[in-house]
Amino acid sequence: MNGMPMNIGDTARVSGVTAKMIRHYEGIGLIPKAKRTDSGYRMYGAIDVHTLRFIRQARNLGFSIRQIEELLNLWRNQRRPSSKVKALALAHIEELDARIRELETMKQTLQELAEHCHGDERPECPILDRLAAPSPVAAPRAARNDIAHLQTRARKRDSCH
Amino acid sequence: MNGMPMNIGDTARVSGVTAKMIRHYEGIGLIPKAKRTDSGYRMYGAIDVHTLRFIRQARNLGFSIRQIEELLNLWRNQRRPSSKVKALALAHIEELDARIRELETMKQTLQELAEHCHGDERPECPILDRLAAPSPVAAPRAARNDIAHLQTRARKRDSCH
DNA sequence: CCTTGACCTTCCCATCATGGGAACCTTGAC
DNA sequence: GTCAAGGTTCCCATGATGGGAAGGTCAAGG
Repeated sequence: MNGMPMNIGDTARVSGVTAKMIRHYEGIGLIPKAKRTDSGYRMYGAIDVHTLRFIRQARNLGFSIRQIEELLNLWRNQRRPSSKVKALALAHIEELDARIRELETMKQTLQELAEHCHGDERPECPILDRLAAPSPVAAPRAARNDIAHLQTRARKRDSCH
Repeated sequence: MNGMPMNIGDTARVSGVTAKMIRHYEGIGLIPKAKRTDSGYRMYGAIDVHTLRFIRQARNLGFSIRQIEELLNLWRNQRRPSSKVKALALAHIEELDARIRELETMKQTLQELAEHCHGDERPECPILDRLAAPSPVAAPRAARNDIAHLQTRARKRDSCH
């Protein structure tokens, strides 16, 4: 915890963000371009580590990179109104909730089907019957709120060490 | 609903799977290569439509393409044991559940933070404080069950017409 | 017969966040 | 000097899907 700049590997270790992702975040402009040593190695200090931790924890709460960009701006802005942060959070809770409801519906349907399936050597199966059943056809959805980023989670997680 | 083969556009309309995705499914081998007219147009019959509907409904339940491949094989196999179908379904329910729990955790955390945020013009904000707080660093996770496909949903949905 | 518009074809690129790996350079310890 | 462990850039892959370009086909109407 001294003031000496670290290389990207150490920064990754202490921030919990992989070196790969640190370079990526720099590439997409989420974090400023790192200073370099004479030989081209990236150098990071305590502030950078702090920012990366912030990013990691926001990701862990399911925020997208775009949302994190806004959160970072608010974080760095001393004159931010906390209402803006809260609005972002509440909007994200809504997204999470929509996604949860969607998954719950799938789970519910599948559970009902599975309950009625004998699960033995016989071929009869209400699950397959349901999948094969005719059903109303998809209508083109125009406006749909994009929450694609809620997918990419379910990979890494924090843990003590 | 006669026996005449349809082109890909009509097939898309009656099956609820976009022409784009039908070609894609053919490309990755999920469905057999369609017969063609002399001029190269793909032709589809009732069986193909049935298969595509099956795929669409399995996708709507959150199954991945790989899982659907297995479901299709079981569906087509007259001597399948329903136990295999049920096992697939139960495994998928587990995945859904894991994902739901993960999202619930995020939502819960965010809700608690949001409750303590005044949400006014003042800059103080427990949400940002939490994101900026030091925390245990991610340890490299070796074995993690891949359920990445549970992400890509939340796009289209069926609806009556 | 020719035009027009609505279809079809293939091919490439983008999404979102992340990982893998190649080819090559740097650093520090022995 | 050598060697291992780092760093660098660049390209490719994931999963399911959409967008769009460039070009061929078809059916209806003039």
